[in-house]
This record gives sequence, structure tokens and C-alpha cells, in this order.
Amino acid sequence: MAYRETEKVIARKEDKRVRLISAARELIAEGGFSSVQMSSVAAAAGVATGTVYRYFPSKAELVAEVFRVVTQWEVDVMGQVAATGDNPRVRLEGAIATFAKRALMAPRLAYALIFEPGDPLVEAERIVFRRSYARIMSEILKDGIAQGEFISQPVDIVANCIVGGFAEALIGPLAPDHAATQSEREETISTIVNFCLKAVSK
Amino acid sequence: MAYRETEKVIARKEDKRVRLISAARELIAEGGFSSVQMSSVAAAAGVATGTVYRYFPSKAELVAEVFRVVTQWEVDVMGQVAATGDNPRVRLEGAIATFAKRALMAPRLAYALIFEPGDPLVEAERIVFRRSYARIMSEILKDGIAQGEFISQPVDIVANCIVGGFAEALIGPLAPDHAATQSEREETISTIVNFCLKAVSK
DNA sequence: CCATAAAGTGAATCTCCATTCATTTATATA
DNA sequence: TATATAAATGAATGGAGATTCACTTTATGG
Repeated sequence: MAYRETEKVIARKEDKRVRLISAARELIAEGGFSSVQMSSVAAAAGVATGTVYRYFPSKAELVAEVFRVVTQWEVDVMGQVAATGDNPRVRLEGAIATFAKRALMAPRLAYALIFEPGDPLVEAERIVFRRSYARIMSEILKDGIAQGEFISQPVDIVANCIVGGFAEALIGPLAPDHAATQSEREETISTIVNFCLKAVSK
Repeated sequence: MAYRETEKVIARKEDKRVRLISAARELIAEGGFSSVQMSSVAAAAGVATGTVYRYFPSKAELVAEVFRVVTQWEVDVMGQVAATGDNPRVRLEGAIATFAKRALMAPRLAYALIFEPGDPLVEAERIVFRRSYARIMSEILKDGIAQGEFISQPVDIVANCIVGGFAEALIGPLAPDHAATQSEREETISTIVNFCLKAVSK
């Protein structure tokens, strides 16, 4: 036997895989899905174009994997925050504030994940992602209704209204440039929170 | 002089132009911007591919023109409804119901116009379109605040929340299939209306 | 019917990328 | 060091689709 995969090689491959995903994520964060070109991803990761295909069978799979990795992380973070504390109002506020803080770090990326159509593999992941967000919101709403804090409404529909509302107000085409001032950002976030709380409260 | 453009020719050209725009709109309504191919547009309009270029200098201009025509019409309709009546609650409800009725006729088209990224010409039109919607909402909100019906809030931000919320709930990726049942559709619309009214009311 | 000008045509061209693959380089064991 | 195997390379290939243009058809007025 003259060759076997060693730890070192496995680690280096894993590292390269991560680099490729990061490079692709960075490109999406700059210009959405259409900015992802296999040659650009390769260049950004410091490898040759062909190498990308040793890690991902196609561009569609690469983009879907980026989508999966990024959204799973976001859902985990949001889930943690939304499960913290007993008061559903506080939890709702926390969820929105968390989304805001994170989405505004990379608004174009957030927009792509939430709204930008992509190939079928991406669309399938999007459904998973969106359902996760909707689930988190619905849980808060259900608890709030059970505790008598929130008015009884169809939680699935209301969850969509809330997610759509804050996403639009934060990263939609008319959203103010949040790179600008801290105070403007805070006004936006608190207005959104108040809007949502008022809409669901008893 | 052996040739001059006659009424007949002008009319036929205008008709062809309209056909091309309709064909392109139809394609967007089926699969979004990426479904627009110059050869498909030509085929759908019953002309040769080259003919499209006698009416529009490029695909980008054609799509932008479709965007302009469709959204101007939608904004006009919405503006009419939103200006009808004195009671801001009724006007808000009317605006949302109108959007719902129209968007659900062609959900994929509505999604493209509102959310789907496109080339720079389209993005420029989108800003115009979205500002028009936001303006209509803001007017209702301002009147409501002035009349003491609505709570005082930053109307621009709230307008975005409302537009994002109802768009998401009606045509977002998790929106129920409204081709299904009339009653489900009505439940969705009334839930959204209640949500928005509650959020803005005093 | 003829001459002129525009409208219409669609195959050929051009561009952009995803994907492939013959070749080179690196790693592991004997 | 020599051999075996895998990883990496990047130029070449292939396909999709936007755009062009030499040619054909249609309309107009004399």
C-alpha cells in the first residue's frame, strides 16, 4: 500500500471546503446569487477553477450548500434568542432585534436568502429556512396567546406578516442606508418592534 | 417621395409593441425575469427574434418597459382606491384588499415586481414603483394620525412594514396556494387587514 | 407597375460562463 | 528514492441565449 489519506490531508481539504463556501458567501453578500461565478469563487478562495469541482459537483450544489450553512446558523441564533425568557413580548422584541443586528451586517446577503429567486435547489432550501423562521415566530405567538398577552389570531399568517414586515423595513429596496447613523438604525428597529407588538397585543 | 408612414402602419406598429410587452409580461408571470428570453418573447408575440430589436434596443430595455407599464397601472389603481373615502381605516383596508385581489391574479409576476432582483434598469424602476406604494400608504397613515384615529409613528417606516407584511403573507414563499379555496384566501386577507389596522390604531 | 423606404426575418455571430479532462504536482508508503 | 494514489490545475469544450445583419417582404406614392 503506497498511499492513504492522513489527518493532515483531511484537515486541509476541510479547510479548503470552508474557504470555498466563505468565498461564495462573500460574493453573494456583494451582489446576490448572480454574482457567484465558479471562476470568481475559485479565485477568491485561492484555487484553480477545476478545484471547485473536486469539492462541489455543480454551482447549484455549491450555492445550495452556502445557503444551508448560513441559514442554519441564523436559525440557530434566532431560535436561541426567541426561546430566552418567559415574556412573549420580550421574546418577540429580542427576535426582531437579533434579526436586525445580523441582517444589517450583510444586507445584500440577507436579501438574497430571504427574497432572491434562485435555482430549484436553492428554492428548496429557502422553504426550509423560511419555515424555521415562521416556526420560531409562531411559537412566540402561541405562547403569548396562551398567556393572554396576545390577541388570538391565526399564527401562521401573522408570523408571515411579521417576518415580511421587518425584513422589508430593514433590508428592502426602500430601507434607509443603515451604514449611515446609529440613531437612524435604532429608530427603525424600535419602530418595527412597536409596530409588531402593537399588532399582536391584546 | 415614394414612401411615408401612414396611420395604418403606425397603428400596426403600436399594436405589435403592445403584443411584445404583453408576451414578456406573460413570461414573467410564469417564471420571473429569468424566463424572459428574446426568442421566447418573439415566438409568443408571433414575430421573428430580430423584430423585437426593432421595437426595443435590448432585453434590459424591454423588461424595464414591461416593469414600467405594469407598475404604473398598479399604482394608479391602488392610488384610486386609497384616495376613496374619508375614513383612513377603510382606506387602508381597501388598499390591502385591492393589492391582494390583483397580486393573486398573477402571484409570480407580483413577486418579481416587488422582490426579484433584476438588471440595473429594472432596479431603478423598482425604486420608483416602491416609492409610489410607500407614498400611498404614508398618505393614509398621515391622515389617520391627523384625524386621531392612528397612533403617531414614523410613517415611512411603518409604510414599509405594512407593504412588506402583506406582500409576504400573500405572495411570499410560505403563502398558501390561493388558487385553492376562496375561504382560505378570505381568511388570509382579513387576518392581514386586522393585523395592520391593529398595528396602527390608537 | 415602378421606385423607394421601411418593416420583418432568422441564421450566423458573439459573449459569457459552467463544466470537463489530460496533465502536473503533492502526499504517503515501502 | 521509487511507486502508487489522490489533489490540483487551467486551457479547452460546450451550451445557452443576446444581438447582429444581409436579405426578403410589405407599404407608399407617382
